[in-house]
Amino acid sequence: MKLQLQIEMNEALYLRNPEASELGKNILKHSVQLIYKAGFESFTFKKLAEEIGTTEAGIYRYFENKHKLLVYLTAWYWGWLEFQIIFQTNNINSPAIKLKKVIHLLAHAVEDDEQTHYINERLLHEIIIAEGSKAYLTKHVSEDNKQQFFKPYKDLCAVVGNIISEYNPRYKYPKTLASTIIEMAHLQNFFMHNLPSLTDFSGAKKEEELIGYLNDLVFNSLKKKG
Amino acid sequence: MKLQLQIEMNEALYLRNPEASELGKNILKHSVQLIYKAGFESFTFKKLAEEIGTTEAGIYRYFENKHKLLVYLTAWYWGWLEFQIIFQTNNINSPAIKLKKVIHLLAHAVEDDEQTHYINERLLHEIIIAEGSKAYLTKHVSEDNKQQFFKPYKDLCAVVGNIISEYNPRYKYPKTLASTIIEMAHLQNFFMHNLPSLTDFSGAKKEEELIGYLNDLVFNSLKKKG
DNA sequence: GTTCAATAATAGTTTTACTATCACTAATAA
DNA sequence: TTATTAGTGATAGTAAAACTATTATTGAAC
Repeated sequence: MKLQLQIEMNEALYLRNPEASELGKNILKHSVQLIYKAGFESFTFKKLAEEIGTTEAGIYRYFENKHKLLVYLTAWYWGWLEFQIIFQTNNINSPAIKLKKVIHLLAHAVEDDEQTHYINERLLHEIIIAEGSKAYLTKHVSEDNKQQFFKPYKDLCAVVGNIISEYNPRYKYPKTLASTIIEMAHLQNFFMHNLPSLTDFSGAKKEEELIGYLNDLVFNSLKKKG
Repeated sequence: MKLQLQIEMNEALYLRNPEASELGKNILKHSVQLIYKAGFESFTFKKLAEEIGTTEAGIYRYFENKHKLLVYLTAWYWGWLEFQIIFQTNNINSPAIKLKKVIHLLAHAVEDDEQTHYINERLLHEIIIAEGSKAYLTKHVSEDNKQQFFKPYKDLCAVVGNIISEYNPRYKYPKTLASTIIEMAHLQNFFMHNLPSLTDFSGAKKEEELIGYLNDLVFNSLKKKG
């Protein structure tokens, strides 16, 4: 039996479903590669079209503009990550172990899981680290939010927040702490690779140190007092 | 006596010093207003020139491109904030009180301090919240970093990190915790105004709740054990 | 009064972002 | 079978953004 993971995407994110055709899958595959290589700013539909061997207008039939494509990719990533977390914490009773698992999944380098041949999860993870926040840091966040573009991100935060509340029901900031560790897992990863003097991680096992920091942060915050 | 706060800026950030001429000061003043109003993506040198009553080429004499201008503004902001922190924690002995002061300064809405008539600090603070991370989230971070573009940010993190180490010299992640609270003070502010379901702050005193969260995070992390 | 440097005004070019049109192909439905 | 239509390809175009080059003007320094 071969399972095919399908993440259901908000239809308002695209004009034509990219997962429903070869060209569409090529757009996803090569946009991940191109954004990873050149960064989102210098990424254009023209370059993407050349890479794929189609035309600019061809891309525009799938995505309204490159920002919508970025939002699509981030939404896909959060959906994928939520699945990983739910799958890997399933049947674990201890919320402490669950939280550690979550932190590990958030901070550890992702390997391409081959589940979806047209998306390279490892590259996508790198894209989220460097470009993910640009999906919501816009003047039109509120409208985008009304259209539910960020639902996968919010769902993921809710899942993590629930584990936090499970571990310590009296903790006052479960959702904020959830978004803090999600964002910091990514941002500190960016810092340690690009602006290392901002972090305390320098050894060969940077990643493990980052996981250590996040664990320290979370479990000290959730310690029951009195 | 009237003090004029002058923040010394990295000369590689501009082509001609904007603080040394009327046109330059106008560029700073109106770019803050325009980016605040329309967001960095739709901000252009042409619109800025029209606003000021000069020409596009006039702006290009001061700044190479709009990204450099953003980096300039963020560098200015971090320099200004570092000064505020050093000034306001001066003569305080208790590192705990210093830390609380720092968190308050980071998370509390900024008022235009009139020290520099050509920069509206309140608007600039809002710009940093929504656009600040775009200054370093690029493919050319490392080169920019070599040119010391992010020195004011790193200096600020160092100042905060030192207070953290002062409070608990055995804490293993002072720099990481410093950048965490700086980034989270801004990002959670963005979330609570634009994606409120990601946070636990909903009341009329959102800002105080955010300060409460950051205090909780920091002082639980720094609690001495054993 | 001439020289030099900063600035202003004008007019470009190139690239990005996006749209419109027409032609071809393959599947599908009447 | 024919007509429809969904997807793709190719071409061409526009508007704005991003940036550059040229010449004219001012104003201060020698």
